[in-house]
Amino acid sequence: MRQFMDIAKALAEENRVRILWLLKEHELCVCQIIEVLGLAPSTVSKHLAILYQARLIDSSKKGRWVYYRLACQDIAEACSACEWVFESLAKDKQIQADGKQLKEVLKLDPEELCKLQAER
Amino acid sequence: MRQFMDIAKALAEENRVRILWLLKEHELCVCQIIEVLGLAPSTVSKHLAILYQARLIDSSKKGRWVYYRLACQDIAEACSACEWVFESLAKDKQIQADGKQLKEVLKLDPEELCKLQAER
DNA sequence: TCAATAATTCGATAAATGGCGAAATGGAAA
DNA sequence: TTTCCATTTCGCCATTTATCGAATTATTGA
Repeated sequence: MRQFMDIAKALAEENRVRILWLLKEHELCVCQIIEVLGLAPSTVSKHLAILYQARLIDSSKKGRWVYYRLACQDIAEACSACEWVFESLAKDKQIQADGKQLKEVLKLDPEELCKLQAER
Repeated sequence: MRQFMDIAKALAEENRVRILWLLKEHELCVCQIIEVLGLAPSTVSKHLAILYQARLIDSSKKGRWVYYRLACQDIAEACSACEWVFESLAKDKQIQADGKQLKEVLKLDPEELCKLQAER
């Protein structure tokens, strides 16, 4: 029950669900997720920590950047949860808009992106 | 997204997930659910309202009693959500204990059960 | 009609949650 | 080593949420 409730609570927030979708096809670093969601870095970091503790996502540090990805490959519970989410929101407007914006974000190096973000 | 988030939030509370399980096999009145969960009537009523607004359950009034049941038959979103929940928690201790207690509760008429509850 | 009662709504309260900015952390580059 | 900087942690605030008991609603049975 504990494991399930951690996942259910993690999914009970729109921005976290959007993050899962962003990670569906690509491993992403935090600054890329920040760019799409438009939230403060500390906020995004907190959401990522919650998804991580629920074992829905995994991370690895590469230099100064931390990359996140779905934990579907390794964790059965994450797999069935993501299946439900992805199946339920495949046609959602917000999710589609996020997908488009992600495409733009992916055209830049994380390096460049971070510089842009620093200027604001 | 709205519909999905309503469902996800509804599932993000253990007592509400337990209620869904109780309704898996049986239509139940509020006093029966109260008996298994051990919460105040007003609390259970609120949980039921949240599940109802998420369109996970449906209700019908029969005399003084209100009966609740899963909305799986009618609502596709409820169906896939319940599938996920039921698949994920099939072997859960709490859920199994609830099942046993429900069996006991079902031996009494709701009428009798309500009288017992009134004495406390 | 009136009393009883199953369930809901209301009002209050304590705890959890989501958000931000500032400070801390830890790896890279100078 | 020192500085830079992507990310995280911390501290705070506003909002939401779970819970209860009291009051209300709606239906039955006297």
